[in-house]
Amino acid sequence: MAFSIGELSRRTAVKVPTIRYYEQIGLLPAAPRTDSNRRLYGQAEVDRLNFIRHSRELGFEIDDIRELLAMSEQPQSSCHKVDSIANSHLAEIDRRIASLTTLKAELARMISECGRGRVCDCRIIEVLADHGQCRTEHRR
Amino acid sequence: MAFSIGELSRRTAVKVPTIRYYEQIGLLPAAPRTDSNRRLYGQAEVDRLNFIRHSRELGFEIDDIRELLAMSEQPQSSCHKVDSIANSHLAEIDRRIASLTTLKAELARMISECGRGRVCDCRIIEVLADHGQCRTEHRR
DNA sequence: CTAAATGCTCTAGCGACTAGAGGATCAAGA
DNA sequence: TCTTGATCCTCTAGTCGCTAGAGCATTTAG
Repeated sequence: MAFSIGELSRRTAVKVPTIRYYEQIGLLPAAPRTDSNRRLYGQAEVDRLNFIRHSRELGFEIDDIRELLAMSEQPQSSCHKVDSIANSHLAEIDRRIASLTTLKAELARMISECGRGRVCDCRIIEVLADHGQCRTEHRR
Repeated sequence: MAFSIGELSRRTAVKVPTIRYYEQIGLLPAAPRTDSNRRLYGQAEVDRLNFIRHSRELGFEIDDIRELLAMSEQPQSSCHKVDSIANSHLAEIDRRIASLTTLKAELARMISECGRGRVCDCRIIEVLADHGQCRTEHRR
């Protein structure tokens, strides 16, 4: 029935030190212990930890997860807050994708212009150096 | 000619503590000081710091920037390494965009399925909980 | 002359872990 | 029974790239 932290780790694919860390920050309740002070877990912890793991994989922050867990323990309450947490997270991801996409374009352009010659002719170095002071002439 | 750390900060849009931090980790050389121990900078530091700032904006890590800076100081050498740093960074950004895009799709689907009712019927909570153990039935 | 701004050093904090030391305990094979 | 290796425990410190704050000295503007 009850099993060790190593077994919990195997069942959830969450590393042992991470489980202990989650306990320390109160994301998991303090586990009961054996006589020799080892933590004991059951199915409830497997479920909770899977929930946490999947939320982390989706990029939710620990504090969001705290709220999501609290919500999931109040099944009769409105899921408005859940929806709102998920939506702001989605918006944040959109922002990140947009910013990475801009960045990628600039990088790609930079790289495509690199003549693979000497550093003094390299557009990559030049772009990095020049940005924001484009009054100076390029290439001598 | 020579100016203060505050002025350097204004000219590069890099915050004062960040400049001191860059000096501490050796990304900027230790600045000469006035009699009263204040740091003094010139145009060379403006250039170097702008290079650093722009590289950071493009998401390069500090260690990459160290190499890029070292390269830019060897203008006669081949820019092969520069190209290779930039390319692996581009690949990394591609990976991040791909992963965020997958994640966004999953989140969006989850949210669209949320009935805005009670938590016990909420697909968001359900998906977070169920992932990886889909043998269990959905919704009772 | 004074008050605000700027500078200095040093330490500690952020988020979400990860690594390592140093020691206890457990399970399995000889 | 002994031993070996795996697992467990706690504690501290490190990662990255800053950021914040304490407590003090100096500069600058009015």
